Amino acid sequence: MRTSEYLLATQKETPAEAEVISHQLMLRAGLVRKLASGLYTWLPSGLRVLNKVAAIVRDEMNKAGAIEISMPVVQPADLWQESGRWEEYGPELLRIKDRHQRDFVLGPTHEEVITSLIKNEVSSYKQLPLNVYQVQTKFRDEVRPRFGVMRSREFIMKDAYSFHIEDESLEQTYQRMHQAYCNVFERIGLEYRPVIADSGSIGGAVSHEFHVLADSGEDDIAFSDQSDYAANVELAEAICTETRPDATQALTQVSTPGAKTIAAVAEMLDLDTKICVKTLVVAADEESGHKHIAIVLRGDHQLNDIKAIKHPLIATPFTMADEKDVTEALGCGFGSIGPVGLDMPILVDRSAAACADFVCGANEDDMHYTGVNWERDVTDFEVVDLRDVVAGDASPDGKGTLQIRKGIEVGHIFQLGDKYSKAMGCGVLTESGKHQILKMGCYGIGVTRIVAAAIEQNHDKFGIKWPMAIAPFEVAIIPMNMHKSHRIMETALKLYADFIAESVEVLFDDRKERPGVMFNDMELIGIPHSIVIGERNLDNNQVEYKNRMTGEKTLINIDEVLAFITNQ
RNA sequence: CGGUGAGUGGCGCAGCUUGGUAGCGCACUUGGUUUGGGUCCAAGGGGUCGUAGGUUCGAAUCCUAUCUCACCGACCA
Repeated sequence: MRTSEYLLATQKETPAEAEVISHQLMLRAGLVRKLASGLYTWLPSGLRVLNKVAAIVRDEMNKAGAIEISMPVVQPADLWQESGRWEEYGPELLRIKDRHQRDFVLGPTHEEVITSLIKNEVSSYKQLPLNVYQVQTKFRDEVRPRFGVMRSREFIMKDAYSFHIEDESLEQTYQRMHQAYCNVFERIGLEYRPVIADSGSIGGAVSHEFHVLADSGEDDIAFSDQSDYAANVELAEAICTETRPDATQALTQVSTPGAKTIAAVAEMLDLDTKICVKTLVVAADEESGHKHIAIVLRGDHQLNDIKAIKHPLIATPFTMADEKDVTEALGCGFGSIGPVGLDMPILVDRSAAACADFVCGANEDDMHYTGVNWERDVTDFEVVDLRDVVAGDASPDGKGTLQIRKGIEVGHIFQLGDKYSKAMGCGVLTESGKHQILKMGCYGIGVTRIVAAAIEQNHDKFGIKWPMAIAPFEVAIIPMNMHKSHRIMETALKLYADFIAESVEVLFDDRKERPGVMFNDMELIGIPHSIVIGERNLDNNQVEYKNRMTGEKTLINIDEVLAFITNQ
């Protein structure tokens, strides 16, 4: 490709709306343009990257035994009513009507369509298991599209669906997909982690998310420094390895005027927040017969409401108690609550339960207790895992300690069970002639999001540094003053022809631009290899090679350039 | 959905308080100059100021409505 015949579309200035680096660079490097909120046009360079990602995904899917199909973006509402998601899904589901006033949706995902298809096409156990996939445009009417294609409304996703009679078969396919996903991210060359994910409302289901590690990620990932353990912080179990020391202090009430936060109490008493304990009051589940439930956490820890909701005493959705109610019931404000003598069920986090001689509110404004001890001063309580893990916690699998990094979710695999097949009556006849509802798995990869994630992980102040596997071009030819020098033009044209002959994807910058402009554009776009042709080096029959990823520069004999690049 | 802010050539912005029918930088066109890191000089083209209505002799500027976009918010004793 010659730049003079190409839509390079690079920009010097960053549009004001771009917040994260990948969004800025995608705009500046001419990869995408915004059409409307959450809707993007893919320009030539961007599309090249996108197609490469998709090609790798397809290849790994095919290798893992999945078969490609393609389903419509527009789907009839009936299917969604059948599965129950017409009501469940909420405003993210874009609903439209056709000219006959029939309801349709723009597919945010394709479980309904595929289940309906398999129901009609597959009738015998002999045809199973089956794993089909597509690379398709999805539409989710996001509340708040942001970060460019990272969270857009229209996006491209690879989604696969598998169908099974036996759980073991589902488990097998699930493992195969897990491996295929690892292969995909390995091949693209991204630092990633498969992460244990929320099984959600569908009970007992197994689920993993695949995260690309990047500081701009929207999720916190906890992972062990010594094992494969990795989990979303929302899910990661907080285990407490400390045992509670014996009580050494007497329960003492102290005055703490105006100290309403743990930080203030700790400072006033000149203590570590670790031995201060905070007590939160939350709404109780209606059937518990209580109004409020107390949750006790160590001062330096944060409540994890996803874990809290799982406790039968706690109301769903999770709600903090109203301060007025609490003040009425306990006679003190939020800042002075403590478990001592508290008349409500008390749930204590494991780490808080390991504290001895600790500080807590005295259930009286401006008063706290010091030297508090479990069993002795508070007898009725339950110990539960209620907090977010923090860096340095012991890994739940017993190996190593946890670290926390930000991650971008780029894949999600799921053992669905029979939620859709049951609702839609998708089953086959078994060997014994009985009709049986199928088990399903579903497996998604955000193809467009991978492009953004790859940039988040690979960039510098000059621009993008594409991993070779998904670079829009492999090599750039940058001739200095070609339009004034015959031998430079000849060399450039010869090299260009050679690369094309060898099927090397080459971008030949034949614009009548100053060298700096060309250098900057090629670096911004992030082409892995550059060949700079200039008079000086040509005198020695050499050109300069530059590696975008490493910054390394070397002189190469012209005759060896082709071999040098193809050997990379 | 709530809060905040913004809509002025393709992009980034100024002008608005103190109404007098638009300006700067980048980009673009032409000529010259320069040529290993976004040259310099000159001459140009392009916007009616998100939209609708109102006030006024006169509105980008004041008022009302509306649309769009961005950022923040679901973090706590």
